Amino acid sequence: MGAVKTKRMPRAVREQQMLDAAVRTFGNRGYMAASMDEIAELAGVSKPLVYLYLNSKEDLFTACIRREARALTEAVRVGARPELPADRQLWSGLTAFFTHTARHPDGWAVLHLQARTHGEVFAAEVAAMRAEIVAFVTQLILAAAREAHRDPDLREAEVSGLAEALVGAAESLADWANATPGVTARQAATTLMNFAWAGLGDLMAGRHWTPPDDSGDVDAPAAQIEVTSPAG
Amino acid sequence: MGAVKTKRMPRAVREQQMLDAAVRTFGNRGYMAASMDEIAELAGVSKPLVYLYLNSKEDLFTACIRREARALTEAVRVGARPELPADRQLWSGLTAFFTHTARHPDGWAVLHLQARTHGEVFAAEVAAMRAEIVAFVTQLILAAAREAHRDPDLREAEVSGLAEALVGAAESLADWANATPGVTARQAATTLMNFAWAGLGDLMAGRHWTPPDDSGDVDAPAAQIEVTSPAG
Amino acid sequence: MGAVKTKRMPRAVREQQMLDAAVRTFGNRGYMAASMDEIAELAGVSKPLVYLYLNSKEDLFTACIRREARALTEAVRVGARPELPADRQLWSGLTAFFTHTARHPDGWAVLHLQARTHGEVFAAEVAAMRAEIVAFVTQLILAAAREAHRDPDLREAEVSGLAEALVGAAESLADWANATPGVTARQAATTLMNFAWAGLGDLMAGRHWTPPDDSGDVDAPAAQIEVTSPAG
Amino acid sequence: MGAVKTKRMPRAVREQQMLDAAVRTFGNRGYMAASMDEIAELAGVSKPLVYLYLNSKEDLFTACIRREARALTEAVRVGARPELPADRQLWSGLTAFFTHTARHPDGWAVLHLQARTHGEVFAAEVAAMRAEIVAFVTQLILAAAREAHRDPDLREAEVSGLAEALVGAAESLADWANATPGVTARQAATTLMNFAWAGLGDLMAGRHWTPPDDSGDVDAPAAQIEVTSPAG
DNA sequence: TATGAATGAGGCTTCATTCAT
DNA sequence: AATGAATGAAGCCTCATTCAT
Repeated sequence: MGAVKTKRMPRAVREQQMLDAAVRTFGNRGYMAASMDEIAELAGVSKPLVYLYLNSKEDLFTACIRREARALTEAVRVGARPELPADRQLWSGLTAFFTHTARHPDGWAVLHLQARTHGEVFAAEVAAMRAEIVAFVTQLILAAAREAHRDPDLREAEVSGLAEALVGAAESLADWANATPGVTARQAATTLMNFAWAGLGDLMAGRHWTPPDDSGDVDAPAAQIEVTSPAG
Repeated sequence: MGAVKTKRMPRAVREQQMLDAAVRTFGNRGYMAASMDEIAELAGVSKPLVYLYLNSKEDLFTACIRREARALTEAVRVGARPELPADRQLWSGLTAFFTHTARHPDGWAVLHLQARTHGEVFAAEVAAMRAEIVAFVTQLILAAAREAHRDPDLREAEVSGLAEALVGAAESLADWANATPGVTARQAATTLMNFAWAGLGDLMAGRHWTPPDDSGDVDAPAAQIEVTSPAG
Repeated sequence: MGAVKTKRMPRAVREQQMLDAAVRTFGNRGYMAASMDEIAELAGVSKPLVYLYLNSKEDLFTACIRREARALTEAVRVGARPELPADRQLWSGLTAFFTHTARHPDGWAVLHLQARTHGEVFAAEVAAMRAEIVAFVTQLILAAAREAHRDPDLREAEVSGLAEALVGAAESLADWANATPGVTARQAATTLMNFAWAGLGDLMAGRHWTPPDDSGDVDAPAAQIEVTSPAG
Repeated sequence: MGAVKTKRMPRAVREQQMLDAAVRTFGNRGYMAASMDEIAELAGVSKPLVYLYLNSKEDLFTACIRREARALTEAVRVGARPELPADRQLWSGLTAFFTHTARHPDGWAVLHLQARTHGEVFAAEVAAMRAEIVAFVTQLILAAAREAHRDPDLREAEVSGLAEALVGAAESLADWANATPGVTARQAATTLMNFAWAGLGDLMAGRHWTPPDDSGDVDAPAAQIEVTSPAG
């Protein structure tokens, strides 16, 4: 059970193995229900070694949060290619986000569920990451407005409220996409872009947002929502 | 500390006291960190009595989830007055939602954080409630479309995707509103309606949604959502 | 092994059983080497009950120290019958002291060895007891001097230095008496009284001993106690 | 922190560094609370090397005890210059004793507190040292008596009882002097010499003290030391 | 209806000690 | 001569749960 027992690894490698095991265990069982015993076994290592390298359950959990938070923000930042127009950046950033959360469900569970549920210290850790993402999204929205030669006076406070809502919706959709078989990251991103860009009001007015076509992209091709042809 | 020690109460009353204590404790400490000892003390009752009435920690937690879920859905359903037009219903339903979550932070923590974080059994319990709400919102959106004489062929699947997003955003905003001092339920509802109805696209087109003034409502006075007619 | 397993005792009784077991275990094994498991078993009780009543190993140890300290001071105070002349009081107090330490070797080990060796907190606890005893002895010495119509100006500071030395010697002799088979409490008390009353000087009739002046010596010069000229 | 990390030292030197670190750690933390990790780090050496040289924690502790015991007895023996008269020898021996314990508080803690508190094996080790010192003091007392042309028949058993008391008092005073700022070794030695030489009896001129006869008393009858008849 | 007394089980953490180089 | 990597064993503590009244 767990990793193959390879002896005498350099510390850095072992630490990553331990974090892997910890993220999986914390993600599945939850922070409190996860036992250090289980984590150590899954890492193919004795418990004292885990303590030697990671100090305590709290520290281990914090290390998990930090690693996963960095991985997620990195994925989003890389996904949002800065050479694209802002709306496309947003869309591809969202796609990267949903792709990452789908590929790392345990990491996502650690960040979105566990870290928020077990104490202010951990919650603060993810709050920092979230703030970073919200700021990033805010910049994208402002850039989009600029590109559209629109509303140069948009107050940042206003926009960051919208960014909050957008990020919040994205988080919820990530859970939903993970829980709903057959929903791809692109579909989730498209749904959210439609929701965010056009709004329900537009939907009823017949205007839709069109996802870009996906040449050479990493994920599945099909868009989720049938997009009617844009109004002329 | 805890409830005043009144002896010999009828069972139904005692049970509610216990559930009150349990919700508070589960909400504050989390499911696992909450101890039956603390709950019993807070309820002003001995531990064996808790077991006599509620059977086990799991059953107690399930009872909490059920009670809080019912209270929340009830609040939303009552808030959304069926005699109003659909968009107004949605707005007032959201307001009721944010009002309830603000007034019952522990109950909301139980439903939104704890129940989703500690095992499939509990998660299923809230999932059922959520599905109910999503269905309700879906109906409201469809009704709104109907009232606007729009898109009679909107497929329910499509709309329920949007409903998902809307509910997801609402959940996130509830946390945000609870954590941000000075944000009222009405403000939260308005923010979300703006986001949902007008979308970011509208924002950049310069169109804004204005909250209606408020005649005879239970909460703050302002009326609901002014939906501007879609631009031709 | 351990106490006979009698079920369902009132708390006060169980607590004493636990303290008995704890004093024995701490006295024999030492504070750190004593395991809560062993104490619980010796008390005929499960470990959680020990924690329920005594809170922690530290608290349990503190409770032991307090109980044994009280018992010892009480024994001494009762032993020194106040109606006797002061020297007799001192002698009978010492006898009571040696009797008690001989009869409660574990309690004595807890006070004299363990409590002083495992942290300031515990040490302070016995220091308080010791101070009380030193004060008591100081009073006895002063009373003896008064009864002998001697040196009414004896400064208390001076005398309490002697009391310190006397108590220190008594403590050491208690260990010695316990370790040397065939030495009774009365013998130990007599030895000490002889030493204290007559001194070695009498033994060799050299009367007062004068410290040499300190030419080229390493330490500070002043002698501490001003030695009064020998009685005529 | 700890010793400067110098590589490749000859074994003898490394061993002393380890013992230095061990004595400090054992003295401060106590035998059980001291960890081999801490000792190794303080010695500026890896743990396996400590085991290579000193074998085990027990052996290491024993080595500490032996080194410190030898150092202490050596200091006393050197301090008591044999060319002086016996009383002077005693005084300077005591001074050397108090000087040494004041300069090596950790070593003294190891000998006086730790070694006596953690098992018969270690206790025996210091008991040997103590016996040696008691014998030495006994000889000094006998010599003093001889020099005073007194009591040539003093039985050694009697005197060694007094030596016991004297040494016990010295041990206690060493702790007291270390704990009381401003008390020098010479002062401590003088206090003890005064106490021993003049006694309390002189203080009140009551000369010899006679134990009461023991009618109906709880303890064993025999007094230990034959008390010579009081001077007229 | 209600509770004081009691425990089996399990989790976090630390330590003395060794292996392989 | 010296060490980075690793672990078996054990200790403190807490908890959900029950018994006997």
